[in-house]
Amino acid sequence: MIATSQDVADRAGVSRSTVSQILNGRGEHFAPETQARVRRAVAELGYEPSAAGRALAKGSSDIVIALIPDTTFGGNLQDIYGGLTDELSRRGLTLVLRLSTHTAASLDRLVIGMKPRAILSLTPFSDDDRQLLERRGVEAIDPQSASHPDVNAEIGRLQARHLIDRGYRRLAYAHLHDARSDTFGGPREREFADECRARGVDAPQIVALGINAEDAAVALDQLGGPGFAIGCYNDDVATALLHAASLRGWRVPQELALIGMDHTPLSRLTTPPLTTVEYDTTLVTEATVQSVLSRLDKEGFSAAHTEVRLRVIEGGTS
Amino acid sequence: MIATSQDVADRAGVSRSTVSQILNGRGEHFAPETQARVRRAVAELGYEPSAAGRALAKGSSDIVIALIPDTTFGGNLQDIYGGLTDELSRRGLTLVLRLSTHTAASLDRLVIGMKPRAILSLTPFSDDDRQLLERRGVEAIDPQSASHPDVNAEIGRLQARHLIDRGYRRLAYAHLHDARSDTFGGPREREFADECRARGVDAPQIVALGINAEDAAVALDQLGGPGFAIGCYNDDVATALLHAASLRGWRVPQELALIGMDHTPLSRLTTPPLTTVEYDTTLVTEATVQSVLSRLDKEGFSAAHTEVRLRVIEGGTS
DNA sequence: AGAGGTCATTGACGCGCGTCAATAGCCGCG
DNA sequence: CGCGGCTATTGACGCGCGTCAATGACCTCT
Repeated sequence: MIATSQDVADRAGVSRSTVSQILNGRGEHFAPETQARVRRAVAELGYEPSAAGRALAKGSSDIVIALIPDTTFGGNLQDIYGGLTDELSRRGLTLVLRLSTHTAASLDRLVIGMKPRAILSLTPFSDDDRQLLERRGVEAIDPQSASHPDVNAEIGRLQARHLIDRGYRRLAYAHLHDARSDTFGGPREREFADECRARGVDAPQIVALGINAEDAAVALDQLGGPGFAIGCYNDDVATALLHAASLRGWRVPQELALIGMDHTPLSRLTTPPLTTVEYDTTLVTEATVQSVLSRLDKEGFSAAHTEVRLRVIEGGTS
Repeated sequence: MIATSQDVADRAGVSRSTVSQILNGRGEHFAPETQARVRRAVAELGYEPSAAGRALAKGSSDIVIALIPDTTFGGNLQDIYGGLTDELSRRGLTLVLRLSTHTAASLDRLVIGMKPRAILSLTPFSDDDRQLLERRGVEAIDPQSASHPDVNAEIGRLQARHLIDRGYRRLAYAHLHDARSDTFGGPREREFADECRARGVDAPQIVALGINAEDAAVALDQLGGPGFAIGCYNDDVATALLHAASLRGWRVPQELALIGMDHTPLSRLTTPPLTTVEYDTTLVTEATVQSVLSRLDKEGFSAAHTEVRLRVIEGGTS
């Protein structure tokens, strides 16, 4: 019912070992005609090696696990992982997504069980996790260890730069209140603040809110009055603040400027549409693929240092 | 470095076979003290069986793959899969997410490679896929085969019922334009229309739009003028239509009524806030877990017929 | 005391595959 | 004719585990 390498061998009239070697790169030692016969048999039988068998023999599978943070997974993130799935599959790796479960124990179970080739996370691993993964012999790939620069840092920096260039001097940064969803808040805020410092602007005030009218109102209260320009964790945060400002009668952008992040479709439908930051997901995908491959193939991939291209989308909120 | 069942056996002073049986339910035949020794050794070594070995020996792994449709994956869907991950892991199954890749071939590769115990989809499998999966001996679980009723049918019905109860008589249904994202559009529209028929209301007009101002404007044009009540595929669609209506000066809900779906945080921040439909994701999770277990454990789980609870959230658009 | 019977435990096998060391065939050179 | 040196191919082993027939120990009943 389901073809094994033995079936392929029989059909091609060679030994199973021959099949295995030809399919695993050791093919150069074999007569061209033999290779052809084997490949033909593979095609005819629709043979696909069993991951279990491979994993057992090699000690690790061809599976790459991406840990999905508890952030809203949609839009851009989904595009990135979609691209990653395709690209890695083109290289014989199977990308699989796993919603992160917060407990180190279950991470351990997952890793031991599936023996993934690598484990991918968009947020830095804790020291515990990193240690755990190393002990299990799994490549742990996170933004810090990746060869490409951290996108999130760039985002915070760009938001601040834009606002300052526009002439705003009283800045603030707005996190998502729920720390689990504010996955990238740390680095973004840090670089946002750093850019302020570099440009001689007062350190930003920091607020945090959930995506609802009450939280947004409270956040505005904390600022103490109009006159701020706020870098927002994402477009949803910006939308909430925009809503609250509108209820309060603050004029946007004159009395409250906002810059979001993500360029979601809905960010075009607010009044006024949001000023926000867009990024090219294909580049992030590429960069991540590079990171993964360079860590797996010992031969040190060229790590083409793909740059992540960010772009400010001018809206009416800045 | 990484404990195997042999290590456990050595430490407990028994044979590997004993360990294997005790850990796999055949434990009743063993002396209580032996069981205790084995379990202690397992704990001390942090032993976790290798999925590869298991899969090889048993012919299928403990992995359940959920195919993620190309819809926006966030909010509710994410909650559902998060719950599913936890619940299944409690039952010894590892849920893993896979962005759907549209090509039957790659599905095949995935299935042959990982030998999943079951494969889960929120959208019905095509006949080809179903046939493929059956041939590979994988349980294919989709809404049609699930033991619980189809949520999407209920959603369409509820939207129509709400609008009709409110006195609206000229109804329309608004799909997402991109068929890939309009994953559940089919059943929802069907039941929406069916409810109209049952209530003696004219069949709804059908439109489709992307989440942007232009598409929404075109959709309004297609309706031919104000006076409609629209059941929307989701809150984003409703938001787009609300935006377009507002630009056009149509009064909501007097001249255009809307009911969305999902009860997203952003749906509370439109002006007026959307009337929408909320559902209890924990119930969906439960129902799905039941479906999965009843298909895997031959012993026909009681299939507790958990009902999916939907609730209309009154906003200002109906 | 021996036959029969339980209960606790083990040994051996195979799942599908990757990896060498080992073999067989061949040619050229001395 | 024999030997070394190729190249093409194969055999045997082990990865970690589940399964089941088989073993051994012990007890009861005749």
